[in-house]
Amino acid sequence: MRLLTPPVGLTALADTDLVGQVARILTQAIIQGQLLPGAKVVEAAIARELGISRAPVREAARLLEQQGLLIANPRRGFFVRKLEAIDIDEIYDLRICVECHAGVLAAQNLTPATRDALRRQIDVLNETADLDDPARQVEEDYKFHRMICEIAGSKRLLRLFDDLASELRMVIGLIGRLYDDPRRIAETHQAVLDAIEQGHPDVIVARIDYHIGAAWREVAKLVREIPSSPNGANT
Amino acid sequence: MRLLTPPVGLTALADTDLVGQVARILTQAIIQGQLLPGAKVVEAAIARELGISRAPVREAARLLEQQGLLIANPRRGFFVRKLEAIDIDEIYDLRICVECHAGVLAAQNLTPATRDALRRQIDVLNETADLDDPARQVEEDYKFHRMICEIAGSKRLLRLFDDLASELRMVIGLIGRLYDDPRRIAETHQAVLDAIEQGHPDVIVARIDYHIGAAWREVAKLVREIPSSPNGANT
DNA sequence: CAAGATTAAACTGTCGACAATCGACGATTA
DNA sequence: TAATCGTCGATTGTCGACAGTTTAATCTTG
Repeated sequence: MRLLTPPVGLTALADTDLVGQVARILTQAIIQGQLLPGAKVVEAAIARELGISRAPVREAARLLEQQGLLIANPRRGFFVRKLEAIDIDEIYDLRICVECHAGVLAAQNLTPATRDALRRQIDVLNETADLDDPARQVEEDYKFHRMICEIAGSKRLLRLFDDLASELRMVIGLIGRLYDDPRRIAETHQAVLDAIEQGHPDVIVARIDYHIGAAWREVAKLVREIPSSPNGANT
Repeated sequence: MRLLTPPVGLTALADTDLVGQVARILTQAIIQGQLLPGAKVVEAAIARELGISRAPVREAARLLEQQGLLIANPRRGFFVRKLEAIDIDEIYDLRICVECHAGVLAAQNLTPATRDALRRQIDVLNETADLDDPARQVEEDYKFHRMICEIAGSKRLLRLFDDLASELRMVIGLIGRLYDDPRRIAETHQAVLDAIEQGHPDVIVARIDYHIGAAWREVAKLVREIPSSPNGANT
């Protein structure tokens, strides 16, 4: 083993992974609303803008397709997925199913270190609740939920969460404002953490179910106010 | 609306999807054991064999990568995923979580038609139980579980099931023989269907949990007998 | 003879090119 | 006038090629 090229603190920047980079860039563009739902993703345009050829762009698009952010329309190109009300319902329904399970697993695996990490994240949530910064609030909320899935210890479960979260952020970003009172969100988070620390599966499931269910109802209400047209339409 | 150009009976024919075809072929090759876990997937070789260029092969490989059947090793190519014991555990754990939920949803959506379809599938399972054809048995078992997810009515849930099933079939095919007595499998299937028809969520969850859990323990035992080396290794 | 250095072959990542196809717009016709 | 048909530009699907890297095979050397 060579000690040169120290592996320590290696800021993962495999600059050799063009496809991954493009995928990340496209994902960000979609989540942040630069690529609106229904918009056509012109390969040549993306490639030109990034100063690369179309091949890596196409491969990245395939990744996002499998991930549900894009839909491939043969001979017509890739389009940014349009989320209908039914999609929101599906995503939240699965989220509840998966995150409840993650909560139970996390309780089993909980260590002092991971417990403290969760507590700290709740503190952060409480602090950001006073900031009137919806984007930040959503971000920290997302982190808390993700931590639970991380602690659960299943790679597949975590990836599933990430996929669902990506899809959700499309609409959350679109809604723009927060979907509930920041303080109340923080409170239900605390309830979830308490349940995990106590370790009773039924209570954990009930709390997470309630917490996510509340968000579901809010988002569903807001989304239904926005009209929607079938997928694959132009611009 | 015009009555001319009747849209009736038009059989859509979008077989122009080369990438999708390649993805299916590769998936089959992996499931059927022509591509063994750990094997290197040489783009040029696949392309030559299929009489096409490398571009569609690469895009198909990206799909399978996101799906978990292949892993991409930058600058070194794609390899068939090697499933460790921990992977089996993760998959079955998620399966239980997801399929229990699917069962509850299916019970809510159950119609006479879908109920009969499930019953017929159980009949098929009973028939194939006497045939001593493990591959067929696994296939019909898979169909039964998939039907429940279909009836549940969530596209994402169904896709998740398909992804997990693809991964599992890699090992099932590898094990070769069936992991339990066909008759007993058929019996627990009947128990699951009964519960769904009755509609009590708790009972449904308990039965599905038990049914899949039994398979889990069997497969886990068999898999742990097979040694395994880390991913990305040669051949 | 074994371990390291060197060279050759094979493979990946990326690119530019070309034919096939799609969508839009305008011409044609009843 | 309204619907259909044909044309044209834009875009996708696929290909072959080339540079850089990895893998293997061969050679060197203590």
